[in-house]
Amino acid sequence: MKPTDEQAKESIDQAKDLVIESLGETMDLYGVTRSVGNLYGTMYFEESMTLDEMREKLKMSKPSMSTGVKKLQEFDIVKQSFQRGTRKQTFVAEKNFFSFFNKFFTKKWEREVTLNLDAIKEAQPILEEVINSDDVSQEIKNEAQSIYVQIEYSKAYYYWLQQLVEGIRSGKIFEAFPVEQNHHE
Amino acid sequence: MKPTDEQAKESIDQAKDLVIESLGETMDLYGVTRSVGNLYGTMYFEESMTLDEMREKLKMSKPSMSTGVKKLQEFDIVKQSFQRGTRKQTFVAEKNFFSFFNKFFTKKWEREVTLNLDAIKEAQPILEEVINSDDVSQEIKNEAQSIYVQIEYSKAYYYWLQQLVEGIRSGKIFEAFPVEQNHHE
DNA sequence: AAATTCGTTAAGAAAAAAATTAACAAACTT
DNA sequence: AAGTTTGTTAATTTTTTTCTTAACGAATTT
Repeated sequence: MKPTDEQAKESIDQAKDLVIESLGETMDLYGVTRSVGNLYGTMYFEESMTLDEMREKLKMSKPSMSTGVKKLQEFDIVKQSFQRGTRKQTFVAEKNFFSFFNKFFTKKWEREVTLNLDAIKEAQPILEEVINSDDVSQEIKNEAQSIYVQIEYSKAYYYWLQQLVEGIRSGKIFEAFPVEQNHHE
Repeated sequence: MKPTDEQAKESIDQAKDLVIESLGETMDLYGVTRSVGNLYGTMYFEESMTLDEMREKLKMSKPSMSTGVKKLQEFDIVKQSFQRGTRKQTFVAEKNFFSFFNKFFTKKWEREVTLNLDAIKEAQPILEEVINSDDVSQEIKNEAQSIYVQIEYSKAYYYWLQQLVEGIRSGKIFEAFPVEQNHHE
């Protein structure tokens, strides 16, 4: 290897680190720990990695890598790739950011929808009981009614969000917002 | 006030708390602290609130409310409402979840776009220098080239995300995904 | 079967985040 | 002007989270 190759390698690492760091900061924006974000960023530049390779690259303990990978698997942005020959497990990161967006946000949004619709479904009967009671003053009834209507109205948003999730999953969103291959600033 | 009114009030609070809690958990999903999420949920059911009213409701200190409100203001989902007569500041939460979605996510996504495009813009010249150098082995050059192409390709995603942000801001997204007023399960 | 490798769980330590009390500064009241 | 009220900042404490070391169990190799 040429003597300048070492320098070039360092430059490459430097370039990678810039991107890894911004990916880490991005994931931080969405509530993912910085070190888990950095792990994703690192994997973004590797075909596949074992836990030991991650530990090596990130200078962290193996259990940290194990839990970090697990988190990323929960988001569906890292998969275990079955590789024959070695006993070690290897993991592959989702490298297509459109897929990343799809998996990450639809999962969260779907959780939001069920979570809140369930809460509404539980809260409304309680309010109905107040509204329909004969022993409650009109003022209190009105208050209950007002809250009932407010949360009933909010359901439209959750249904919309569910539609959006489906539109992202199906690819319908790319009809409205096409991906431009050659973008000019 | 009727004797049963007290009971009714408790029921109303119970119903509210169910929704507040799910809103808090939702925001937790997106990296917002639980107590800040609960603050938003609480404000969601109030026309406007002063810091002291928040403190009262959430049984927390005033500085906590102050910083919590500040966080929510950063997300643009709480505004200070100028109310004459009182010296106290009053704050109003965004109650339309479509607006909430708009403000919360477009802000984050826009940050993601600039953050990563900036990193790419900084990383690519470093890689170019390696690629164009005469003193670097072909193998290393190829590696640099491969990374260059990978991050160049990823730009399409960020441009798309920017388009999505604009589509949400302009309301174009509601053409592709209309809001259904009367939704039937 | 004994020994090694690998991943995970458990327990403890370290670090980070969040909340509280105390102190302060600005604006207003008396 | 002296004294309140209000919101924020600073300092400290508390709590939570994250990371590491140690221990374990399963699978594999020798």
